[in-house]
Amino acid sequence: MAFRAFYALPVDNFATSTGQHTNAVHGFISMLLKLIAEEKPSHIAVAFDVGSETFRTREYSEYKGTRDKAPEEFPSQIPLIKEVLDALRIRHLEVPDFEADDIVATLKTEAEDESFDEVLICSGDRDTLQLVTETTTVLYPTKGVSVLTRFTPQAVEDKYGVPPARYPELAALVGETSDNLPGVPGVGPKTAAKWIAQYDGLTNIIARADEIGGKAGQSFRDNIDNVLRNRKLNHLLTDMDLAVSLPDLVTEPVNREAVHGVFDALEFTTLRERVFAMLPADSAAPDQDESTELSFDIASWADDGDLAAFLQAHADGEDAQRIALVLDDGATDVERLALATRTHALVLELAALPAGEDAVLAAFLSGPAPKTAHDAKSMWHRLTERGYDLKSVVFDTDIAAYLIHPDQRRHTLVDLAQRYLDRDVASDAAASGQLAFDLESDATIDTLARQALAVAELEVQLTGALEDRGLSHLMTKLELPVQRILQDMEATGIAVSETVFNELYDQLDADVKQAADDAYAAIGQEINLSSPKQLQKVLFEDLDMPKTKRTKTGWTTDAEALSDLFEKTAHPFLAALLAHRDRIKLRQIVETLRSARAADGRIHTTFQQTVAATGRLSSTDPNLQNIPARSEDGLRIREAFVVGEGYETLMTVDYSQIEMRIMAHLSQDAGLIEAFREGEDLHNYVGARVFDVPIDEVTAQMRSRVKAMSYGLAYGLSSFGLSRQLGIEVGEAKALMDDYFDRFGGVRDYLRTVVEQARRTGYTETMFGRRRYLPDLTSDNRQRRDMAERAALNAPIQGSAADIIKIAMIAIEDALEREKLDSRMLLQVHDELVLEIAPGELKRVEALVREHMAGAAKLDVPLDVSVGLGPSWREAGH
DNA sequence: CAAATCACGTA
DNA sequence: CGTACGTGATTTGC
Repeated sequence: MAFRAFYALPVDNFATSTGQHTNAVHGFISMLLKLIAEEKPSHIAVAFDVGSETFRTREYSEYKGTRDKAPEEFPSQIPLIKEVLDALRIRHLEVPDFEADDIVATLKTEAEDESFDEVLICSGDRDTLQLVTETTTVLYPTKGVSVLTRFTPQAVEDKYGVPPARYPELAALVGETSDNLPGVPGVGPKTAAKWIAQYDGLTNIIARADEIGGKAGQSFRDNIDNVLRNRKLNHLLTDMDLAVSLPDLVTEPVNREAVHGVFDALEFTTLRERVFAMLPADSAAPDQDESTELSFDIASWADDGDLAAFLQAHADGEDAQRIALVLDDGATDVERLALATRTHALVLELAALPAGEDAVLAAFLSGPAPKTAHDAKSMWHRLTERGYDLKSVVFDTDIAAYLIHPDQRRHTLVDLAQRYLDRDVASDAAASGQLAFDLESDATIDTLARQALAVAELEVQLTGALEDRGLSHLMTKLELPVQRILQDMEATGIAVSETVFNELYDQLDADVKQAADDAYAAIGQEINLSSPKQLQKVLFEDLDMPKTKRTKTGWTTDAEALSDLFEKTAHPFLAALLAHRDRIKLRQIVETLRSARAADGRIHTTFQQTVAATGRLSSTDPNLQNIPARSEDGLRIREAFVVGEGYETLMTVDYSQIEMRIMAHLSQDAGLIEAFREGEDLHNYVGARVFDVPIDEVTAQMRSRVKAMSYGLAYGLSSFGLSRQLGIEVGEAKALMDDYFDRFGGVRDYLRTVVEQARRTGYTETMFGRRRYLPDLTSDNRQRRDMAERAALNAPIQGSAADIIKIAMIAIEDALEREKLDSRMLLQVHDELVLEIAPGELKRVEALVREHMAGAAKLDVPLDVSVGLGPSWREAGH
């Protein structure tokens, strides 16, 4: 049926944005849903073939031998169909060495033995017609997969002239070209049916073969072997030993979350709607009608005592519940806070809160009562502005959704409510009349209440989803504690020197103008040097320079290509352009940072905790994780980040080569582990092994080559990429890789295993169980697949490093608190922390930071930590 | 006016 | 034809 669906729908019209073809999936599932809607089965199963070898091919090696290989767009769709079936909670069966038809025949037989009223078989294989009885009907696709013909005993007889049980005899005589089973030449369905009727079956036909006259009779006698073989092969097994029995096949509610997941990946929208329209789902959210029955208390915020009463009813005593919190979007100047359990909501207008209520609220927010929020870090910041402190957040729906689907960069509350609760809590839902009831009060209040109710309910759903994936620990022990730390880091910020920024800016600004003038002079015209389009015209049309690497819209003008062109042409425009690029970039960075300086003289970045697919943090507004660190001028920018007033010094502490150490640990490669244990310079050590020379004879070139190699490995570098990076021939790069893997075979084996396992399970895992799903690993688009493979190589390594530094941050924060130190963390830059050290605390902080960084994870190699000190980030850096 | 493209900074 | 990010200027497309 899947194959039929493949040919019924145009393959080019069904593909995801990543290039995965989905026409067979769509056609198959569409057909299946229609079937379920019309037939309403009590039990259901789908059977698949496994591979091409079965007991039949061993019996007769040419069986199905003339079949063309399936088109390349087809095979990758089969696992996708199975994923959808899993989400729909429909069992699918496959047994090595047997065909799907045998499974179908066995189940049908069991069902009839159990006196089921009716059995329906949907199959595109005519061999199943032998299974038709008074209770069993075959639905055979006639036009694509949209029209199914019902083969009852009468219908079989009408069409083929034999009763269903005799159909295989007819097929044996006629043969089946698609299975490469020749029958009797000259005998078609009409003759075969006539003989079967006349002699009462194949056995008798064979016994009385001599009596059959004419050409056809002779042909039959010459081909009896074919017929016997055909009959043997087209007999379906009805007594297979299946792992499941009929009670396992009872129809079940669909797994709502899984359906969303798989249909998101497949980019199916109409089918998703059809599924939810027709099938019951497990986590059925109260629908709109039921919502009206919720005890939906919306307090009049002017009344004193409502909050206290609400908290007493829901947050106190033995059956205290989690309180979900939602703050309005801040678009207007009113700030409203909604509190909710799964059934009760209360909305407060903060500015209008009576003093008594305000005190109750403040005590509740900062008190021990457990709370749930969506993006609690933002909420904390906003509540802090209003003078409240938010504590005891024990669940965050944003973080939970991120742990479950780290690749989805967006998981807003509205998205989550739609996906997990099938509920629209968008702020315009009320206005657009989608809500079932309309309170007299403001629609915003209604929306906030609904959102808070949704958060409360999402916690239950997401807690289950986290548990299913073994992610609960990461939530409670890692991400939530890290969230609180980031909150403080963001609030603290890092001090910057306005003077340094101003001086830098003026210098760079002059440089920019000079470089621009030089560039204009070199080409005799003024163009926009920041416009790749205009640059292309000048370089490749006016100056007719050799073409560089292609981009989507033309030829690249990136720094590497421009340097290349400069070597070839020595044109002064290129030098001026490169200088201009460099200066303008730095000037822009300085300007961004200068304007990000807050009234307290510090820059307060925002750390994104739910964005990077590997588990890393990212930094925005401004990004303090990409401050220049290499060039001299870049480093001057770091001079502007300084120790704040009242503090003694900045401290940076970083892990050296943490990703390579994780690679050593995960791969268990003996050579690599030894390299780190020896404490030798890693790249010299590896170079000595790869080039087979004593360690003190490793040249600078050897060292830089193995260094590029080592790092490239963790990212899935190809020999092509390596050759380009090192400026050597592909063959030489290939040889280098081979030598490397000869010496460090454990690394090669590990990398292979990682990809293989990810392809099997659908996800990679860090040392601490953080997952990343990579559905593209089975894509039939090579570019997509290769990209997913490289991501699979990198994710466990980059992700484990991210986990480790998060663990270290928690331990450091704990220690600072425990020892009542005033020193504090300011920034995290993936493998580095920046701290501000309070007077007199240097020694103790350095000791505890070293201890907790190095001790964050127990690897089979040491975690090396280095510490730097200084009045600015530049001097504290390494 | 928003999205896409290009370029480039970090680990 | 290594991974993971964020920002800004220009261009494209509606």
